[in-house]
Amino acid sequence: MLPNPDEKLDPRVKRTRGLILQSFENLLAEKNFESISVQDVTDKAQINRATFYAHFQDKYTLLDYSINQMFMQEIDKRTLNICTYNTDNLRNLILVVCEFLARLHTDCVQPHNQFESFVETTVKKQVFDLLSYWLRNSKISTELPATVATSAIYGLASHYSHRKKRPVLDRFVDEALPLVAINLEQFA
Amino acid sequence: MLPNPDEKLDPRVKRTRGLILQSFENLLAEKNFESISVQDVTDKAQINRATFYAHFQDKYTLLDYSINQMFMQEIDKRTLNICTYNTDNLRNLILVVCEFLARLHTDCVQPHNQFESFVETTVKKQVFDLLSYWLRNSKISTELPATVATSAIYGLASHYSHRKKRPVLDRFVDEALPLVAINLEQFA
DNA sequence: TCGTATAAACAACAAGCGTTGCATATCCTT
DNA sequence: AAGGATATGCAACGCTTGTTGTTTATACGA
Repeated sequence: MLPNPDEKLDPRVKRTRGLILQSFENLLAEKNFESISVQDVTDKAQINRATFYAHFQDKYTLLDYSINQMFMQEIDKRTLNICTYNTDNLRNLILVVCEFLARLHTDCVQPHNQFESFVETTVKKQVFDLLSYWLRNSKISTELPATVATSAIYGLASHYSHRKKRPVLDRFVDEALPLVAINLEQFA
Repeated sequence: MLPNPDEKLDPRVKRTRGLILQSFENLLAEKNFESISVQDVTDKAQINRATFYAHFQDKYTLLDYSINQMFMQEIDKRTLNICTYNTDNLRNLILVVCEFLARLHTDCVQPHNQFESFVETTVKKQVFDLLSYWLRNSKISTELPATVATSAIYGLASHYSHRKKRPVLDRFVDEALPLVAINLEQFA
């Protein structure tokens, strides 16, 4: 829906979207997503409320966009988007998702129902696309294995990020990896 | 939060909640969850809007409660809640979740973002609790396997229910089962 | 540099939300 | 059957939402 932010865009648009994003992410550190109103966002961004609606359908679309951006950055940072399937890459992927969710839980105030649900949908979409890309040359169908692996990765990462006392991440991923990898070994 | 509806309750409460539930479920067959307002629900239920808020925090809480009720019924119907872990029961569980989501997609108009997210959270909670119950006597930790299995089951069922042309359910479950069972075999 | 296109600001709108205080109806207990 | 307790009806509140029409400011091509 929203194009790559680096594209050539009217500088006014770029500025406004930047302000909205920044304002929103700052607000997430202060209060529940549920209790953030569009008014809050536009106040802090110092733009008019009507202008917000010229860029995003509602605050859920904004959350979606924001999460997508943040998660994609993490994927890019580890160049996971330009490789193929092997156990090491899978391990790194699990690690990224765990770290990402853990950071959300640390940085954002009370990630509650709606917030978590939206994050889940968004992140799983990206993980699934990535896995499908990794397995793109397989002779056999990757649909179900990729589906299961995606769900498992997210489920494990979510579980990890909700722990009161989180174990060392590397240790946790060692435990988690085989549970995910077992259905993908045929593609290694 | 809300107690068992069969409990001894003030008949007025029972009646009101029944009317709300029924009105809501009828509305879901007519329009998007997103576009159903509390007003809509109370109009059709013929109760006052303020009364609604005496029973549910908001329409999301109502959805949550409704889904919980419906799904629990399916579980009860197949007496999956009074058994232990084996492959047959697991197969039935997968089947129930697939059927349940497929029915939601058939009966409800346009199950969109918010709706789906809420269903996911609610159903996964119940599946996880059920699996944990099945594995309750295990010597080793069931946390991660149950987490992975729960996610996998839901992911597969969601995948199934989104297919344009759904394959025969039994056939699909045959394909899906081993992907879930493999991490639970140690408990059989 | 001028003119047009387009974004942003502003103001107002109907609608929904969640809450309140109070009156009325229904309940349960004794 | 009478009492107090509690659920519901009703009306109004301040607030947020998403939208619209108009004006002002900024960008960009000719």
